[in-house]
Amino acid sequence: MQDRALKTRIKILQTSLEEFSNKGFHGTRMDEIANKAGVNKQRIYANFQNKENLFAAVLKGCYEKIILIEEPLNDLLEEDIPYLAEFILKQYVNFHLTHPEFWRLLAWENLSGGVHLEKLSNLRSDSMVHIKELYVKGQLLGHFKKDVSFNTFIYTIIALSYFMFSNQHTMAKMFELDLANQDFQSKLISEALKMIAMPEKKKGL
Amino acid sequence: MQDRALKTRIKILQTSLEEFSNKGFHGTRMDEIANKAGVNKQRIYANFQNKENLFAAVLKGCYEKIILIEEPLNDLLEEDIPYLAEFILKQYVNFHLTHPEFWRLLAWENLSGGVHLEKLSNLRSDSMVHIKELYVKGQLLGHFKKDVSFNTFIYTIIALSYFMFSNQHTMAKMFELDLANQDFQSKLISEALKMIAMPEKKKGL
Amino acid sequence: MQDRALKTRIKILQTSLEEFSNKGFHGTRMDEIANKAGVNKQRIYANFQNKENLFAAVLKGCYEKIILIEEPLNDLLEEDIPYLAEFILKQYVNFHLTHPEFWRLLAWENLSGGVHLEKLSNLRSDSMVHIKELYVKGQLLGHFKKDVSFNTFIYTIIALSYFMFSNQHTMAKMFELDLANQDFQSKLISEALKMIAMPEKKKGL
Amino acid sequence: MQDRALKTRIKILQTSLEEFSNKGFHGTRMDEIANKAGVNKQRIYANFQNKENLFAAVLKGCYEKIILIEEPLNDLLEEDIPYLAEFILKQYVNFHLTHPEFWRLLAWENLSGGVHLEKLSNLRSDSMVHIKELYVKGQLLGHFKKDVSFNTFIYTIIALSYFMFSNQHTMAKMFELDLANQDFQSKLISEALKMIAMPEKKKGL
DNA sequence: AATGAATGAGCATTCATTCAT
DNA sequence: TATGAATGAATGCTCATTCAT
Repeated sequence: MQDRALKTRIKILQTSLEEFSNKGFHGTRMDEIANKAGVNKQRIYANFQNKENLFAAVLKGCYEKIILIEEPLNDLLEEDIPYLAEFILKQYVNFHLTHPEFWRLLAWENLSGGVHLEKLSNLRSDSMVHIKELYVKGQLLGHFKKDVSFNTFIYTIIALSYFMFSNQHTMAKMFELDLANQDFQSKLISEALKMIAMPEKKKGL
Repeated sequence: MQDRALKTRIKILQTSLEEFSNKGFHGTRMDEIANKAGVNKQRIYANFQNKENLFAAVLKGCYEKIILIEEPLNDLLEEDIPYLAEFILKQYVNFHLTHPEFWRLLAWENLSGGVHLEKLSNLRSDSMVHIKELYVKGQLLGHFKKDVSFNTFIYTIIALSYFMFSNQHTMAKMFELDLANQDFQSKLISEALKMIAMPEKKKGL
Repeated sequence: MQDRALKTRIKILQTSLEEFSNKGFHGTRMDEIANKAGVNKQRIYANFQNKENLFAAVLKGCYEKIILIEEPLNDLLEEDIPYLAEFILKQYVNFHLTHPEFWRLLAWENLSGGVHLEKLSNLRSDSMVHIKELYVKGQLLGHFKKDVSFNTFIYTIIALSYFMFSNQHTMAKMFELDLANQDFQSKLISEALKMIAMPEKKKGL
Repeated sequence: MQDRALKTRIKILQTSLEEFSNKGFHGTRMDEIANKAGVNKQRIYANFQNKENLFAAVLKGCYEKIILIEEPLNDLLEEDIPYLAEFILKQYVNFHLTHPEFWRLLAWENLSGGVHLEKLSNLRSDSMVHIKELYVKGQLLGHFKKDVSFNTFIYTIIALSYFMFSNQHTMAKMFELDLANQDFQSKLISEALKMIAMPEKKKGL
C-alpha cells in the first residue's frame, strides 16, 4: 500500500471511530465520515467494502487499544497482591477516562447483538492469565475470599468501572448520583474497594 | 379521549417500545411501527408529534414499570437487613430477566446523551428512602461497613445487575464469560454477594 | 385505490414504457422516470417496489396490447384462407409500425435472458388456436404445403415482420437494405408472400 | 506496439466482447472488464479512450468474424444453385450456434440506434455479389421465383436464422415454441426451406 | 507501459413527515 | 378520528474517468 493510501485509510478509521462512537451504527452517515475525514467516499468503500465492515474494523481497532491497559498489569508482582483490586479498578477507570469512545462502541455493539464482533477474532486479553495467577495466590495468602472465584472478582471490577461511564445520564435522573463528577467517582472507587476487600483487621494478624 | 383512540395510543406505545428497544432511535422506522401496530402513520403523529417525542414517551413508560421493583422493597423490615443486598440484587436481576427491554432502552438513551430524559420529570424512585434507612441501621448493627456509603452500596448492586445483561456479547468475546448462562449468573450473584458482604462469623470469634 | 393514485400509477407506467423501451433496463434511470412522469420518486416504489418489478409491469402492459392484433384475426373466415399469410403478416407489420416500443421491449427482455418474463403469466395469445384451424384447413384445400407445420408457418411470419424493425441499423450497414423505407418494406412484404406462397398456377386448376 | 502491449489489447477486447455481449453497454462495468481481463483499468483508457470507443471496437471485431461465413459462400458453383437457400441458411444458423455473442451484440447495437456503427466503415460483405449472381442465374433456370428479388431472398434467410436465436425467450412465453431446442430448430429449418422453395417436381408433370 | 489511488456525479432506494379526503 | 397518497431530503453504495508514481 502506498503511503498516500495508508494516510487515507487512517483518516477514515479515525473519523469513523468518532462518528460510530458518538452516533452508533445507524446514526452514522457515510457521507459525513467522508466529509469529516476529508477523503472521497469511494475510498471508504475501496478500503472497507461497506458500512458493516467499517464498523467492525473500528471496533477491532478499539479493542486493540485496550491492550494499553494490559502491559502494566503484566508487570504486577506478588508483593502487589494486596493492591490488586485497587490497581486494576483504577487502571480501567483511567482507561475509560482517557478513551471515552471505548464503552460507547462496546455499548452500541452489545445493543446490536454482537453482529460485528463475530467478524473479529483474537480479542482476548492474555494478561488475564497473569492476573488470575496473582489472584489465586492472594486467595491462599488470605487476601481474597476463598469462595469467590476469579471470574466474579474480575467481573465485578469491570462492571463497576464500566457502569460508572455508561450509565451517567440514567443514574443521574433516577438516583441523583452524579457519576460524571470526579470527586464522586473517587469516593465511589475507594468505598467500593473497601466493600469488596477482606476485613482490615486481617492485616493486623 | 375515545376508547378507540386510547387503544390506538396503547398499541403505538407497545410497538414503539419493542422497536426502539430492539433497534434504537435511528434504527427504528416510523413506517414499521405503524405497520406492526396496525395503525395509520398519521395516528402516531397526531398522538406524539414526532419521533423524538415518541421515544421520550416510550422511555417514560419504561421507567414507570420499574416501580414494580419498588413495592416489594418498601415491605422490607429491619429483620431483613442481613439479606438486604441479596434481596435487592436478586430483585434487579429478576427485573432485567423479565423486562429485557429496560436495560436496552436505558443504554440507547445513555448513548444519546440523555436528550430524551430531559423531557421527563419525576423519575425518582422514592422507595430508595426506605432502603437507605435500613442500610444505615444495618451499618450501626455491624451488617455493613461503616465507611461505605449507601450511594456506593446501591451503585454496586445496580451496576452488577445491569452489566450482567448489557455486556453479554462483549464479555463473551473478551473474557469468555457467558453472562447469558443462568447457572453462571447464579454463581456470579452468590459469589458477588459474598464478596461485598461483611466477613461471615469472623466477628463472633 | 383513489382516483389520484390511479392517475399517478398510469403516469408512471406510461413514462416507464417510454424510458425502458428507449434505453433498456440498465440505461433507464428511476430519477428520470419520476421527473418525466411528474410524480414523486417514492410513488414509484410504493406502487412497484423496485426497478425490476416496474420493468416487468411495463412488459406485461406491453404484451397485453398485442391482443389488439388478435381480435381481427379471430374474425377471419374460411373464405379468407387464401389471404391468411398476407393478412397476418400485414397485421403484424402494422402493429410494429404503430407500436415501435413493442419489439424494443421484447429485444431488451430477450437480451436480459427473460428474467422479467418469468414473473408474468398468461401471456399466450389464444387467437392462435383459430388461426391454426384455418391453416390446417388451408393445407387440406391445397393452399399451404402439407409438409409445412403451422409452427413453421407462424414462426416465419413473425420473424419476417419483427426483423424488419429490430435490425434496421445493422442490415443497413451490412447489406445496404433500407428496412426503414416504407416502399422497400412494401416490396419486401409482397415478395416474401409470393415466396412462401404455393405456386400460382394452382389457382388456375 | 510492443508484444506485451498487444497481448494486453487483445485481452481487453476479448473480455469486453464477453461483457458487452452479455450485459450490453449500460450493463457492462469498466472495472469488471479490467478485473476479468487481468489488466489495469488505465490500460483500457490508453487503448480505447472511453467506453463508447471500446464498444465500437468490439463491434467491429465482431463484424469481422462474420467473414468466416463468407468464404465458403464464395466457393459455391452453379451446380449448387438448387441448394443455395439451404446452404446459406444452414451456414448462418451454424454461425449463430458457434458465435452466440454475434446476434446479441447486433441486438444491443440496434437498440442503441446504431450510434457505434456510425464510427465504423467497410462492414459490407462482398461475397454477396457472388451469391446474388448465382441467385439470378437460379431464377433464369427456374429454381427461384422470377418476381422475388435477391434482396427479399437474402432478407428472409437472414431473418429466419437470426430470429431463431434472438427471440427464444419471448417466443417460448407467447407461442410455446422452444426455439432453443435443436430438434425443433432442425424441423423449422427444413420446413422453412420447403416453404420458400419452388414446388418440387410439379414442374415436371 | 503499467499500476494503485483518487474523484465527483450518479443510482436505486428509504425516511420522517405532511396533505387531502 | 382515521387513512391512503404524496413529498423532499437523504442514504448506502457505484460508475466512468483521471491522477500520481
